[in-house]
Amino acid sequence: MTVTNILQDKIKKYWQVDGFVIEPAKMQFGDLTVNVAFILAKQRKLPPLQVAREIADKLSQDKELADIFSRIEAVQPGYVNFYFSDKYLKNILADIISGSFGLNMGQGKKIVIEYSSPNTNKPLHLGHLRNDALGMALANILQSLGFEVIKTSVINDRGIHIMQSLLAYLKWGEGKTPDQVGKKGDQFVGDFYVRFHQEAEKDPTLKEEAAELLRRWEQGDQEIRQIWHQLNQWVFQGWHETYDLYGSEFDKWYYESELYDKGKEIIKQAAEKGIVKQRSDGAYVIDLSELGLGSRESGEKVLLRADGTTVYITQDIYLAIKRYEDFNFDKMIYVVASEQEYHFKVLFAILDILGTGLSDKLFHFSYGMVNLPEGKMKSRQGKVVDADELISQMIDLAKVEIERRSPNLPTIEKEENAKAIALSAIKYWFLRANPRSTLTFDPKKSLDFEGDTGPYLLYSYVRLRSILRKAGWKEKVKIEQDLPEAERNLLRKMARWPFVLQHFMDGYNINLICLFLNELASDFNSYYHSHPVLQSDEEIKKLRLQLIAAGSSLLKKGLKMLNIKTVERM
RNA sequence: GCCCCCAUAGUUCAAUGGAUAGAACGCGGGCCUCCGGAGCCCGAGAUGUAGGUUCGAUUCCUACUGGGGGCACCA
Repeated sequence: MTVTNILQDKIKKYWQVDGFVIEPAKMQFGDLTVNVAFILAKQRKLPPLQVAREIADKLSQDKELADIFSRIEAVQPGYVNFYFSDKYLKNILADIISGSFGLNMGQGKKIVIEYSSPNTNKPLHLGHLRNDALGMALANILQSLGFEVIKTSVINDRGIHIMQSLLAYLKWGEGKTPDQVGKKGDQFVGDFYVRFHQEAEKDPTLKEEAAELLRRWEQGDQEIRQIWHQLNQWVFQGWHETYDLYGSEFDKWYYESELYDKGKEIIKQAAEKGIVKQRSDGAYVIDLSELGLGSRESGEKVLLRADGTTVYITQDIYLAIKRYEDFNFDKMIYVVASEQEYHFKVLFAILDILGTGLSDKLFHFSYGMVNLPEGKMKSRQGKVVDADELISQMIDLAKVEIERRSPNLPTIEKEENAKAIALSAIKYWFLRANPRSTLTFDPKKSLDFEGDTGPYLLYSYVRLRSILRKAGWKEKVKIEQDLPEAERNLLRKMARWPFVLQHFMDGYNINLICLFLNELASDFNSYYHSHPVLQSDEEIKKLRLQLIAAGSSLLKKGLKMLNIKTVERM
């Protein structure tokens, strides 16, 4: 039973009211605040402040609440504010240190996430880094809330663009392998994709040749399938290196080459029920005109072409149903860029009309594009920020800083730290932003090691750990003494953690977790700047060390949720 | 033409219909005989425009302006 639940029940019981919100207050107004007086005031036609006073008085007399709150007061214009008691704060201190302080709301519930979902004709780019940062953070956060999380990815390994890189390899690859030319497999294949488009500008017949290859691939032509398979293996290998470095993990891969033909039965069965109709030319279509989602002319969406082949959405309909059979999930989150919002609207609507009952369980986690200062990325022209290149540039930058700031670290630790610092910068930069907004990525300016950044959080953690190390701190002890103001305020801040997680769940607001962690780090940085720990008297030192331990524990836990690795020294 | 998203300091980003709109970078000024200066402290600086709903609007609604995305028998 969380504090919110207890409070909610009391208020509902005493005043038979609903629709009020309990939320963290600004620090100067207490720890929690409730707006119930505004609601009751309207019903009773009384001034809100008068009602708030009545509520505060009544709740102040409640014995159970007296343990949790030291003060409950009504203030203008009609809020009821709650201040946590020292007893409550000291209680949660032990939980924070042991890592058990948080929110457990997902038990017995299963969430499937789809993210990353790359194309096998090219390496991962900047967009994937945003996608993967969001996908992995969602997965880790939900997992820590008690959900069972399954991470999936759908690999786009077929289609005309795949055949284009394959054709370029046949023509100009000279039968070489990535190892022979010393390239990562995905980079190797990606270069042929760029080459195809360069050559196709000069020679338009290449497009027809690629189309012919696709026909042969679909007919199961052995030779083509074999080369295609080889190219895919190289690409997968390259990706895995990047994924390992970036920290992306997957439980299950789906391959479009195994799915693209599926879903025909579903459509035909729907046609028998009259939900889908067959046009005079033989194509199967669904009428979406009432929802305004169909094509511009007919208001219909094609699900099977006249020749009986499937379209992209047919595969997605099939996959949604298949994945539900595979996992029986409570929720399925698609982490896919905002350019596909329309697609998912249509997909969910169709699943609804088909009567699958799935649409309520499906959620499109949409995020904005990542642009360059000079405009949009264009992979055909090779005008992308390559993920590998960006990561390695960031690691080099981090190395320079490490050499400058801490030249005496062992070499191995320098290497590891450079990785951790660089990756924290990239991930945090994506995660702290509103996912919906388009980000402009300026390689020179956007990623910084100072201020509200990943490295700042790592640094803050390192300093907390350093104090504990020097103090020889080992374990949590019970705090008997009263809390001085500065210490109480730190605990009050940490006490907000479950509400941050609660608020995260409102709309998977990852950036709120970033915001909280930054505030937490910042609070600690100012705190020990003015409150020496190691030099203080035994009693107060004991308390301060407990707080430092709690802060480092919470910071580490939060960073882990964001899929950001901490280091012990830097 | 139609639909969706975004618009907050010079810049990159916060803010749950409420209380004094928060940070960071940059700018100006301080702080290393004191647990780590990737830090701390102080200062200047913002809700695109016009209406509406509300006791109260950055937040909701309408129009406009500017930016992004989409409207395939492509994926």
